[in-house]
Amino acid sequence: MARMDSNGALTSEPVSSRCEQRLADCGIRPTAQRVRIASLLLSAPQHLSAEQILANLRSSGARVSKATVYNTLNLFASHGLIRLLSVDGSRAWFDSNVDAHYHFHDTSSGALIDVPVPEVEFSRLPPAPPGTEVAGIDLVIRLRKKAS
Amino acid sequence: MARMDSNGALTSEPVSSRCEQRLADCGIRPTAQRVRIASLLLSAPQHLSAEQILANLRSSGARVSKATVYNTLNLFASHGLIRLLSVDGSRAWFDSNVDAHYHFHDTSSGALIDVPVPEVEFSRLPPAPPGTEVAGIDLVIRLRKKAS
DNA sequence: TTCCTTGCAAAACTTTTGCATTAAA
DNA sequence: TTTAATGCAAAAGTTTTGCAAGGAA
Repeated sequence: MARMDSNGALTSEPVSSRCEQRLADCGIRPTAQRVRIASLLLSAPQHLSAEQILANLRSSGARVSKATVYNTLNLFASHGLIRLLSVDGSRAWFDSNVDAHYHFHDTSSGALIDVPVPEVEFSRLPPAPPGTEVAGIDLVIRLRKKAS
Repeated sequence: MARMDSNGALTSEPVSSRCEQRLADCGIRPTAQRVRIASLLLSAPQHLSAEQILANLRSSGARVSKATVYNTLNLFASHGLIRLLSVDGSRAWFDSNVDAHYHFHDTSSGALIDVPVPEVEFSRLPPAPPGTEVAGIDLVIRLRKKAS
């Protein structure tokens, strides 16, 4: 089961309609650009930069502007569809996995690797300061090439 | 015991000479600008942005350029005198505390608060991937205003 | 003299914004 | 038709760089 979507790309129906559904569930109007960005990013657990997403969409023939990519990613992040990571200062990374998890960051290659929750256990955490509560825990285990 | 330093500012000798010593220990030539930046940043455990450091130095009468502030902060960081933090994507924060510790990040005020090592205990951590070793652990506990 | 550091301005980069145009309901 | 989304270019903000001038050894 396949058909032409509104941009002329051959798409398998389940993927894009699953994305449209997720957008609709968030009250986000599923425009062509948004569905394409969602289909790309949400197809697997991954970390992409805005520039990577823009390049990928354009190389597959889509007509998208940089502003729309940024607007869309911020929109998705504010609705909890994706997660914005600040792991190095250079740029933002958008994580399609919004379930709780942590990261390895290889400082020599720049690679980001997921660390599932069960692989980390906290036996002690400090209480949140008065008037605040914990909104989330960002754990980045920085890696370097082994010396030995 | 006080004297005029090379920029005409009244400085207590122990502070600047302690900084000069720390720079010398790292093989960093203790120029006037570097000593001023070190004196400001290393006087207490704190988190400052490049712009804050530039503004502070200039308001106290120092002649420093933005480029020198950035060059100096990167130099200090590469020698382990300070630590560069990527906590929100907006800008870099320079932490004068290079001992192992973690952070609270209040997402409403932007405040950054130190969390001492003993307040966090890991009962389980994943092994570093083959060929790599752990260079450090960045833990940021994100805070929001308490709802109740 | 020789090498390193600084200041200034410009460049490089990432991200946001204003506004006219286009698409969606 | 009415509202919202898009594209483009320009703006904004942070950080880096090139190069001439200044300072230390």
